[in-house]
Amino acid sequence: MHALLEELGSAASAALVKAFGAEGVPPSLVFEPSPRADVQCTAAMQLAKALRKPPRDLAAAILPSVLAHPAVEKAEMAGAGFINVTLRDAWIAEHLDDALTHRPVGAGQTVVLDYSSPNVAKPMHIGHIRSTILGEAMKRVLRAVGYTVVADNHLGDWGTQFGKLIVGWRRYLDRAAYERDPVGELLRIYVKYSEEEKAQKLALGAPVKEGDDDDAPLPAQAPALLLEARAELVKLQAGDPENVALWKQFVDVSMAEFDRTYKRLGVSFDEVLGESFYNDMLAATVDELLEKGIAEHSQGAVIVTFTKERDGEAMPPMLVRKADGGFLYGTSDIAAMRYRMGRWSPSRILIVTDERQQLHFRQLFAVARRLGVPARLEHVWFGLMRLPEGTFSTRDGNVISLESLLDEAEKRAADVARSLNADLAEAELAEVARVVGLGSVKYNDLSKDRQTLITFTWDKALSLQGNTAPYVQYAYARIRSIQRKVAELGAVPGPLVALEPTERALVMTLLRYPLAVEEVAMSSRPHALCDYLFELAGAFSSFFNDCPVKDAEPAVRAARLTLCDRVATVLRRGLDLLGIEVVERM
RNA sequence: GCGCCCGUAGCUCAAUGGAUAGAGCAUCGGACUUCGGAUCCGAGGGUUAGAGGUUCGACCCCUCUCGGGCGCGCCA
Repeated sequence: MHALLEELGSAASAALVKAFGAEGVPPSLVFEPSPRADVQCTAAMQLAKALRKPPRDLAAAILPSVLAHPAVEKAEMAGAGFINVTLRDAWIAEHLDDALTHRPVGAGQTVVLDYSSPNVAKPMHIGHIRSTILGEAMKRVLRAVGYTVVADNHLGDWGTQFGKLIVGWRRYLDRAAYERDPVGELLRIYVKYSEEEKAQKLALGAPVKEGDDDDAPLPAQAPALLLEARAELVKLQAGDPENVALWKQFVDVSMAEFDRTYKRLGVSFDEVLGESFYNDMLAATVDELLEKGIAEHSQGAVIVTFTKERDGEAMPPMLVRKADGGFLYGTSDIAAMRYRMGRWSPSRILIVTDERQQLHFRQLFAVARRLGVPARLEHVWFGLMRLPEGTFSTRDGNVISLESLLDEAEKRAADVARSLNADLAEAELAEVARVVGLGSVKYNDLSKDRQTLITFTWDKALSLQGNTAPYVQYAYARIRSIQRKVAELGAVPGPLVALEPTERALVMTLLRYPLAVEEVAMSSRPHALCDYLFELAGAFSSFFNDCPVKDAEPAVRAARLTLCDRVATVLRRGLDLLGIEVVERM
């Protein structure tokens, strides 16, 4: 399909050049699939002004070059200058396998993909799932189109929370609870610490603001607990053996739990380079920024300022070194960028985080431009997930754990599967529940534009009807069922023959698969692939309704078997790119 | 106060400069003595928050207003 679109585009361009001269004519005009026609071109209207010709005259000049293409059955002008192209059935049939081939648009290029990035000592909750699921889908899609992808889990394994955690550990630890559920106990002592600190603040008469802001400038009367936490943090940063050992333990038990979750989700990374990995590069990073005149001293700290003239937009300053000499996450992000450029020379760096960090990354990327970083830098941000009653707060403990979400999803999928298919044995039913439940949770996140703000409700997150993973998985299972039945008759796939309307529509939908994948790779919007797969599954369901396979005459049956095979392959591969599995029966 | 993002059918969402704004859910009505009904076909439902502007053409780009979310130097 790509090749055809390009051939039509350059032929059309040549025709315009021949008729009206080369001035203002791009080397290839855009042809694309359209609901109105197999392929449509709107270039005549776009070029009318530049060529100072009526758009319909341009379209008329283009038409013969389109008609001359052997794939084209019919091409006609419509409306203001649209060109609608109908393709020959024979061409469509011959190019069926194009649906299975991606253009290697990323070949020879590397992408660093930073996603998931949970914070150590906190369990993953449903707010973490989007970064993880989106990132994993992007990894798979980028690889499918030829990129070398470095999947990097930029773990939140450093920062002021460790001072608090160490204080909490010393004061509140329940050793037995820790043995049973290390991360759960770490969360408990962190919450406990926060409550105590808050109580002390109130006792001092200090205002207590909402949110994670208690590292703001110390009030004159700081809570004793906070002073203690800061002291522990300083010791940790100075390499105090005891605190370092504790910190390392926190990281290890957290990572063990993250790994269990990742395994369950089918997510994997090439690197786990947390913030702490960059610690010993921070001083040099700031020095370099100062030397190059990018950063400057201000009120004892080191900051980078941004102006509209130099950076394209005015932004608040970015702090890279505190007055006390400490560094911030922005510093380590700059260091991480330098490290990634040096180690992998990527052409793109994608960072998947929630929307709250937009300003931070615009600042970071502005710094990168001043440093001369040549890669395309993309903040792949997504809308915050929230509960109907408001945002999550780990500290307040009003979270729904990722594990409980997945458990509930499997349970609901099992209930449905049991009621609809009594033939499934317990073991197979459990597998169906796992695949369908997990798929529905992932698809729920992936199928919406990532910038959409999601208000979590169980029924929405775990819906099994409509535009959901099970709908697509069900289409796949039905094809497999047909294939099993027809195989018993000894029938084998054969060449496509005359196409019924729903068959033709199905093939045309199949041919768009590589375009959909490429779009996701370039725009970092996986929901486009969900939309495509939903459409393909729908096109198959219509075909299934209209066109019998098993009872068709042999040549037709063979052709339809081929169609079934290609649809099953695309559904399975497409879902796999989203990190979603299929089952043979459900 | 300044900035970013969002606002599309009753609800959840598509459409990222192309024609008459599309799906799912819900509602109503059909299909099939089922190659798997987790299906298919159809109907109703829209001033794309509002007002201006740019364009041959605007949900999409620009300006303003309203509403919601988020952020804004010593947390991450």
